[in-house]
Amino acid sequence: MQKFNQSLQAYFNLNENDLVKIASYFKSETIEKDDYFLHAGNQCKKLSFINDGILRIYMTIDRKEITQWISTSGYFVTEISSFMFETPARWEMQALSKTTLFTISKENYERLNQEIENWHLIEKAFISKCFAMLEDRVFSHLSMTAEERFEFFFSQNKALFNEIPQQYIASMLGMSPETLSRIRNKQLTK
Amino acid sequence: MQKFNQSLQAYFNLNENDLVKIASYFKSETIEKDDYFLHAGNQCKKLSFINDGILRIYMTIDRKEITQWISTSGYFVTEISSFMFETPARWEMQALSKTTLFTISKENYERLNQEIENWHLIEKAFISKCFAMLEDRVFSHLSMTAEERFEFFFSQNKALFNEIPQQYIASMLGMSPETLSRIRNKQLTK
DNA sequence: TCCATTTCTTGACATAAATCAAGAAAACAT
DNA sequence: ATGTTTTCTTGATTTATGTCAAGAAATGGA
Repeated sequence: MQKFNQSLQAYFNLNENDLVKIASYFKSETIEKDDYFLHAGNQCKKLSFINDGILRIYMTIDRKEITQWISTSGYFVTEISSFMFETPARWEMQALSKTTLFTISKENYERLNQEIENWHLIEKAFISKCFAMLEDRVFSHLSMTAEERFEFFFSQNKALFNEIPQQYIASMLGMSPETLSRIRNKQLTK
Repeated sequence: MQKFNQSLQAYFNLNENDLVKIASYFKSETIEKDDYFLHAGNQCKKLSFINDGILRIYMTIDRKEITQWISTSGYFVTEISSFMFETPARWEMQALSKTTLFTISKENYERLNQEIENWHLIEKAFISKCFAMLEDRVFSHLSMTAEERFEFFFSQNKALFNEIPQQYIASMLGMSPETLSRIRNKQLTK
């Protein structure tokens, strides 16, 4: 819970009162390895902070799984569209390891708007940050080679490479597992 | 202004009162061909609806211009991060043709929050839609070939191909102008 | 600990797409 | 209209990356 509070604070720059109130709505929850946080088609009714563990967000298309994102400890996870508009989720979200979360239900989330002054600002900041992150990702595909995308991601997420199958990282970066393997090998011998 | 009102309505599902109030804050504005809506480094202080014309959003990196997006009549344009958080803009936004806009200043935009009930919901919907659009774009780079990205974009934006240099579309889709030219040629003879 | 399963690596080869260059076509300015 | 500039097309070639396949390594379960 310590880590969660600190992250809430760091993300949203809250005062003590608000921090406590917000945190009180988040309930601890565990997902076993290979179990699902969310299935495509269902409505995403929760927003969670990953306390420990790893979730993979993916979609299956033509029998191929496309990994859209891998979310790790210290980050929030939800499917924004589904959570905000109560539409069916488009992504599968599966735990790659036993994962502990702090989760707020959609119901309680709605209450924050009444209870926290300027909650809408916090909410806006959250979504906008997610937007900016995706903007960078699009840009990386327009302006970088597979190798450059690898380098950048690796520099920011070294630990991840020992924790999950590399094929998922490859997919997320838009390259085949073989290409990632070769690039990685090349980097090591540099 | 007709088109603008209809689009506002369609985007945000407003009642007559709110619609009129919101629309009243948007002022007509014109940008000549090749002039800039926004320069990187400056703060983006406006949110605009494109009534007519075309804007190109791009960044120059290693002497190469990467076109991130091309925004056309009927859509809104701003740099979300810069507009929301008053940070320096990262993108250049230039008119590819004489462009007429309806623009709301950041200042007036802030007023909407007091004046329109549930404005925060409208705002959230707006940003979330932008987010979902980018999510699709990332996905297109993970799961589609250049040819498939072309086909999809072309099917949705046929007119654009006669209105602006194709090199910009190519960049936006993450391919060289030559590749786009070849794909296009191939499609025509199919 | 051992076996089964999954994942990773590597080589050979195929393919998509980039680059370079030159001429054609189109757009623009005078 | 004419010349100038920009953009587009096309061919030749190179490069990056994908695919397939097989063995090696790692992982996970009994």
